[in-house]
Amino acid sequence: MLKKRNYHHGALRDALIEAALAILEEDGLEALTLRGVAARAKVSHAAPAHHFPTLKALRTALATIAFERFGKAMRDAREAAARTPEAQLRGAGDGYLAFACANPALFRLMFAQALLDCEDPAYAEAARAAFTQLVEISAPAAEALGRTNEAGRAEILKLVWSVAHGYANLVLENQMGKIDGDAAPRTPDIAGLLFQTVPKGKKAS
Amino acid sequence: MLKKRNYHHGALRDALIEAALAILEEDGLEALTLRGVAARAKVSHAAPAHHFPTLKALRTALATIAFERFGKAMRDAREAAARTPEAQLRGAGDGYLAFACANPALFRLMFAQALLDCEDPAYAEAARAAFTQLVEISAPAAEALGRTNEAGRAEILKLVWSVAHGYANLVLENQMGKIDGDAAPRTPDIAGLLFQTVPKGKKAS
DNA sequence: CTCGCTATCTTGATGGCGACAAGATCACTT
DNA sequence: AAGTGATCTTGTCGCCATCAAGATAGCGAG
Repeated sequence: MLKKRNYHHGALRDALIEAALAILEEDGLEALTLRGVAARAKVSHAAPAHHFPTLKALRTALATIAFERFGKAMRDAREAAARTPEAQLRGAGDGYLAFACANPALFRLMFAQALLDCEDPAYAEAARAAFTQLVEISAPAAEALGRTNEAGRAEILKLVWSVAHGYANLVLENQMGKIDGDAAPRTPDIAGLLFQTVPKGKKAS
Repeated sequence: MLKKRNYHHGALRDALIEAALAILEEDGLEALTLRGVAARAKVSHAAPAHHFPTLKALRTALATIAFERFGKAMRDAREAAARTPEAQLRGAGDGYLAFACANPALFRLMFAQALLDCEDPAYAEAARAAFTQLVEISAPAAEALGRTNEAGRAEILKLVWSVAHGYANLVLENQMGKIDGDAAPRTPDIAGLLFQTVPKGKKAS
């Protein structure tokens, strides 16, 4: 309906989500509280309860949104990349890191298993959809590398996901300054390494 | 000096650490509270304050212990492995994963930058020492792969660390069931990959 | 030996939090 | 126009971190 008339905010759920996203962005994951979200949305401290019965429920809703945005970012990155296995791999890796850097709190929340209701159907579906992106990206690469059986594809998928996830996490945890200094973060070039089976590879740097 | 006589516990700091480690192991990172630790050590709720002024200080002390144990685990894994770059790499990767699986809460805490006082000298030193293990392990591998300059070593280090850290995190976050099923976790064989593919096409740079 | 000093530990606040309960208000139906 | 159920408020409880003030004990100086 309209905006607000004391009681019956009209769109409180959306307002709470918006407030929560702002808090996550400004103050990080640990600063997210139901009361803080309520205050930011100018409602009483118990108002969120009807839309999000527990803090875990709010977090799960946010993580679901995060996975949806993440999946979309990965899809965009794929479409922007050339239609070769190597370019797709590289594009996805860059997209993975870019999303994590642009949304550190959301990224951490997505995988914070202990803080979420992982059984939530919407969350599970959003996570599954994002995971599917990774499968679709790594499968052609595995194929091109001669890993044509299921185990081979799984191994490449594990490798690609581990590199992207690990580097993103290490960057967010301020660990990569030990190696990169203050240079811009750049995912290790696993794509180049994998496809560097031809002589005279000049991929090392 | 002895055990306890109401006042003046005698070794409260150690007792608190021990209680905290038990809580971490039993109930995870989110369940760690100063009051809970105090209760477990049978002292009043404010007793820890003199040894750990804030919760962050307690966490930092625990993370320091974690890094020390982690560094030792990596050192042991290296010594148990053959003296070839490839075996050292594989041993370290397995050690990394094994520690994370055996001490999930401690592992998370080690890198939970927002929960720690990263400026703490003991913590910084323990983290540095563990990091040095990684450097020493990946450097010979980089050398053997023809990456003889600083940038090449850094790239291999980044890659190795990212794979180990990413896979460990994904396992702890219950994500790897999507690929591995309920099989035992096994770090992607980055060592095998590096030493198989690259020699095929000469040395890169 | 005893006095007092200081580190250590206790009790007792304060304010913020999640969660629950009961009541107030409003939108929508009929 | 009245009722009904969803939505929001106020009030409360227990747990938490942190701070303040007081009690106790180990220990050295006189």
